Amino acid sequence: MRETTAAESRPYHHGDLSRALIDAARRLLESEGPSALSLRAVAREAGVSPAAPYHHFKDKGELLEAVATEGWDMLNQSLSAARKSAQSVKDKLTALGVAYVVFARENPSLYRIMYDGSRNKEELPSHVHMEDDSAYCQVRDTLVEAGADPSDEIALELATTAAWCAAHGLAEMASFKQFDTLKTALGSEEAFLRGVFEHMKIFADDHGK
Amino acid sequence: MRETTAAESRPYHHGDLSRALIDAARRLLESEGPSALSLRAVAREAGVSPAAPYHHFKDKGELLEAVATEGWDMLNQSLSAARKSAQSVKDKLTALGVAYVVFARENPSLYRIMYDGSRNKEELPSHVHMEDDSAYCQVRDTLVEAGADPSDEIALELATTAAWCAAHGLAEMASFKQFDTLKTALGSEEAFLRGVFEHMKIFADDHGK
DNA sequence: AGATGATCTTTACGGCGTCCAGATATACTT
DNA sequence: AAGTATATCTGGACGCCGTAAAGATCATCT
Repeated sequence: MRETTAAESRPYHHGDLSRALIDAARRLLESEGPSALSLRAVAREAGVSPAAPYHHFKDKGELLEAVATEGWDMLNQSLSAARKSAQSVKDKLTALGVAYVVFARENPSLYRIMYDGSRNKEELPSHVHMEDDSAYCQVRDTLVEAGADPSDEIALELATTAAWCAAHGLAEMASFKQFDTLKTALGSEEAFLRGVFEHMKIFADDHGK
Repeated sequence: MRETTAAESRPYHHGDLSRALIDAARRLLESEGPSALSLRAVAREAGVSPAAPYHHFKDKGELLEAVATEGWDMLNQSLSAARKSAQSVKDKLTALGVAYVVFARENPSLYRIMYDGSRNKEELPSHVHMEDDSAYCQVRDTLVEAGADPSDEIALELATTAAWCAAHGLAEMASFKQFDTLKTALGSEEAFLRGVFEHMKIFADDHGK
């Protein structure tokens, strides 16, 4: 039980196998897709035996969770950047939504792991919902900036949830080939995304009647 | 090559193994969840050898596709019923959305297979998008009934897509525990769903400013 | 009755997640 | 400096999995 030493962080044989395993997993994820992401393949990619990961992760799920956490961090950064670069206040929310979908489109395998990988399907990862500057909180804050009433907590939560659902739904749909004609008709994928977000008002609209 | 006989539909040994396999798969899906849905387990449940399914389905994916197809049919029926029972024209679209999410909540494993199971992740199943009375077409028709301009094809497609994304996003989120407090604050899960749909207009709203 | 061909079983292969028993190298104790 | 404990990695094993090939079985057609 040595807990007093200074150079605590550097492990023994490999250097930093946890890190290497996560990197190997992300490499495999990009090159071969989620279905090729077996624990054995990750170990192989990292150059260790199939059982080695078990000294750093309880099981495969825990490794995937670590990968997913990095994905959420990346997403938070993407949203943060989009938030800053948005021109008008009014456009900020849509910019956030577009950034969300673009992230999912550019990292489809990682995005899948972020929702699928955590073996606990009954709740979102805590850092999505709770921590400051989490993706969810950024959306909520942006809503307030855009004019939502921060004192009406329920309405604010509903609106944040609505934005989140819209972005997630679109993120999973946008890759389907069926929308290709629509994308070309509108000129670009981003135009398509913005168009969809604009039409989200359909649920509260009377369509000019 | 006997193709002339009348009693064509009834196979040889088992009676109707394809049917039995699909039923066994759906039984397993409900009782054990999607992760327990191995081809061997399905064969076991149906009382045949592990290789028997290969005379009726090319591989595991094709069996899952058959299961998914039944799911889409069920969903189409749910939407159709909701469409008829909606009170006002204005409420029809939201009723459709609620019915969609309720279906996904009541058949979570099946819903997952419907999107995950088909090994072609690049397009939706054809009967979702193309056939008459498919879920997608029902949404589009309802939009027209509610006042959308049917001559502006692009806007109509965008609105339909927006509705579909909203419902799918909410369907995947609604099961998360994080929203429990919101649901109880609003009195019921349906109130929560309607609340979220109402707030979808956020993307085109100035929030009273 | 005999041939045909679809259906099912048996057996087998490689890959998977995971556990366990050793080997090895590092850190702590004295 | 020596010795012990402990964290790390390897090799092998177990029972699953998806799938393929070869043989048995049985309804149908001639």
